[in-house]
Amino acid sequence: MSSEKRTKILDILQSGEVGTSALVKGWVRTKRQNKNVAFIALNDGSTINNLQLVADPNLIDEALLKASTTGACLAATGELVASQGSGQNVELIVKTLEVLGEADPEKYPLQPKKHSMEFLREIAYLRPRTNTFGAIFRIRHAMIFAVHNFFNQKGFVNVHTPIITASDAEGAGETFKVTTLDLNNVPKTEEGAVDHSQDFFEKETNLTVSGQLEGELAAMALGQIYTFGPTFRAENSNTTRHLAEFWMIEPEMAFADLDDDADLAEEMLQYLVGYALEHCADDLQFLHDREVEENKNKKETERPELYLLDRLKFVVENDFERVTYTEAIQVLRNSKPNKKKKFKYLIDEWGADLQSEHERYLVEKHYKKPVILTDYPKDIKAFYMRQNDDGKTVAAMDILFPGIGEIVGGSQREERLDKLEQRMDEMGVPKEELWWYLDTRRFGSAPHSGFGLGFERMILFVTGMTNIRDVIPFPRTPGNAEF
RNA sequence: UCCUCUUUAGCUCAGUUGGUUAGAGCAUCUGACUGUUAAUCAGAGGGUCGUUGGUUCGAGUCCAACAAGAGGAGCCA
Repeated sequence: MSSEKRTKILDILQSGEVGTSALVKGWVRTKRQNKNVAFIALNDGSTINNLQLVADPNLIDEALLKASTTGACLAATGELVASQGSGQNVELIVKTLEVLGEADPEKYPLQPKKHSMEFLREIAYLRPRTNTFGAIFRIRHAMIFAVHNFFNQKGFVNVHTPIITASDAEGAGETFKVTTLDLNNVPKTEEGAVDHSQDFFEKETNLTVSGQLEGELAAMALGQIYTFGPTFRAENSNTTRHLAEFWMIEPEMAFADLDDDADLAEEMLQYLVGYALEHCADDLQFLHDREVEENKNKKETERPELYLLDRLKFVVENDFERVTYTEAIQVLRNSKPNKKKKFKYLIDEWGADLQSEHERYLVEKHYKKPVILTDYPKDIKAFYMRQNDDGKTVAAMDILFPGIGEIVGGSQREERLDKLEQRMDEMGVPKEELWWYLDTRRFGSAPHSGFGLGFERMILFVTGMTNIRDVIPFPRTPGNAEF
């Protein structure tokens, strides 16, 4: 092998430069061959597009060409030339070929054909090699980068909140326990309870379900902060929008009310989508075309009103609809499906929690755009949300997206100690465990707001995928922790 | 966790009212072809019909349990 440095296929295709020699390395997508010429579509992950290798079977060792099957890894040198064929501008005339890693075609699971998402999920360790997942994971990266970019530009400080926590009082869901105790011989106290004083942290600990409370502490010093980290929920939920391990973005702003909070969330979502449109054009185009193709055989009524790229542009170009819970209840109560009793849960009284079907109706049928729902009844929201003057509602906001539902959940936080303690008492939240949280209301308390964005739900929207297990490399769900 | 559906070749699926040797397309292999684009054409190989039990002269087909997967619901991000 020469000491030449490899060139990424992205750079070759972008520059379009011909007449130079190059070394490329990548994985074979397809090979077509006859007596006089062999074509190998090579992909190295730098772009969704392949580089076409053109090899003369009379010049290149037959065994090497034979081993260049779908999935095999190759290194090839040669000259870049303008393509004679019509599918690409540049191609590589192969001078030397090296098979870095063979892939037995009888056993390699990926074939040059469409595979179902379910099948690819079973071989999650290989699916990044497909066009679809390559595109998804490049977009996922771009979105991670864009999140940091967005907050950095605005002067937010990134805070790493703990992954192992001792507070179990947030009520955000079932937790995974963290322990070094021997589960086959658990030490017990005299009362027969598990003796966590002998555990690693000498107290009961679990994986974080939210970085919000710690994020609030940081905001009370640094002003504007955000977290972006893994989050764990041991809920036995089996849906297309839940994972046991997922990534969450949680900004927190001092001196900000609910309107500021909604402004930030809307600006951020539009920035992220805009960033994808600008920087992931090839990958988005592929996913867009894929969606169009998939819907070709469907009835007109079952097809989406807008396809992926149009949905993304729509979100960037249009303001979100801001509606209070009370207004939404009015809309739902007077809606056709409610009057005709098509809803499984009919909307009758003010105070009812909104079900998926109601959120979908508001977003997909009534407003036909992202909706920011604000000022929910206090009884269906968390203890830390700021109580409104009406005594009935809290300064909460949920952002609902078409096809996904709740993508953002946030609120202005209750900064008044007496109100917060009163609410904790009412809802049975143990004040002793959260003494440090309450201290921020004792020492220099300030109005502040924040929200949580489910990163994978965002990726769902940006890629147009429909199952959250397909936008994270190795999904963790009940009964599944493979790879 | 609840409801509904699915499980037949490597993949995607068909398989009639229960009745000889279970089919197709793609993939794979072999051959043909002077530049292909998921190439094309011809041929070949490939199956414990998810598992266990039952009904029956006879089960891929009917029944039950279990398992895996999908969709919806709840919970939420």
